[in-house]
Amino acid sequence: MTGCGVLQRYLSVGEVASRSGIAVSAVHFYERKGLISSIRTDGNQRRFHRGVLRKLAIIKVAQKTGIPLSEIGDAFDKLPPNTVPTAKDWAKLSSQWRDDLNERIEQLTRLRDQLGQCIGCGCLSISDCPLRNPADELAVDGPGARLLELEEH
Amino acid sequence: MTGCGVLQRYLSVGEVASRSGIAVSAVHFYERKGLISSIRTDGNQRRFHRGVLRKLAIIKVAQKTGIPLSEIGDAFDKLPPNTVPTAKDWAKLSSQWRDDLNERIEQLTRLRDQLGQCIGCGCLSISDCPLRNPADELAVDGPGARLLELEEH
DNA sequence: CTAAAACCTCAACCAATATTAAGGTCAAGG
DNA sequence: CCTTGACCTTAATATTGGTTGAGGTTTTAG
Repeated sequence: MTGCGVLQRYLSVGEVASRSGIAVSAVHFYERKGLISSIRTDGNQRRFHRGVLRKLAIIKVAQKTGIPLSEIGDAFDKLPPNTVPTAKDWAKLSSQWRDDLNERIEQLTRLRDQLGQCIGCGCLSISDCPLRNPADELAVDGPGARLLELEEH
Repeated sequence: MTGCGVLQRYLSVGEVASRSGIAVSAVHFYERKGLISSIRTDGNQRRFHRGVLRKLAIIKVAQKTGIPLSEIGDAFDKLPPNTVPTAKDWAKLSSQWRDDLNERIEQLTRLRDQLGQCIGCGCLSISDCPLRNPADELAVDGPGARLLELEEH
């Protein structure tokens, strides 16, 4: 076991990894990406403030919602520097991400409903199949709406 | 415009691309991955049966639900070979994928609800925060449940 | 004091999903 | 006929999110 200075105020990378359930290599990776930071001992080993655990927890949650690391990093960058994110900071992040999540859920739900309507009806080859122009975002990229083309002969 | 043989029975890669809204490079890519197939002209150019459009439409839909190409390929492999997927084939695929989609929607919904409960409550640092053991699947990988560790000092 | 465990850096690699470029061929219209 | 656009192949590049390995240093336990 690695002792970590007075009163366990700082954590080694191994401790961070085991407490967060995130691999050491991933912790290094997140640091390289600027999501977390550390100070160094005289021997050049990383020491993390305990607040890093909260950030890692937030990263995990955000990733589950499908948010890329770059966006998580952007959000962290807008937080007051050098401090543990507060409950208030968390509130801001989480409510933003909850909205993103909601949107994605709605998209997937629409898609699922359209799938449901199409199952067994053979409408994939019929001109008014909802899947011919699903979700949103297939959108405008040519003259006229972009449709999925499904007709036979 | 490239004429495509008698009665437009076959499509060139460019036609497939513009009708499906998928880049030529992606069509090539899908063919390399075995998701679609083509025959060749004397001059070694690809000619696609129109049924390829249906497959491409299915690929697009499946990708939206988050299904990787490899799985889409597996599903196609179980279809009767050398034919256009029928309505019945489609029914099978889509109902399977709808189930997957449902599961993912449920997971995301649980996560969203947990996020909602946590916003502004500061519970990220309180021991019974639902985010301390969210979704599912953080599951068993050590002795005792794996928790996100969020406590301060 | 010493040996093992933990740490360090840097570079290479993985997988998925493509896109882009280089260098060359084919086909259709004027 | 000849130019031009569409096509061909192969290889390199890109992005995201990491892991693995080599080669070397530090820390800690006994």
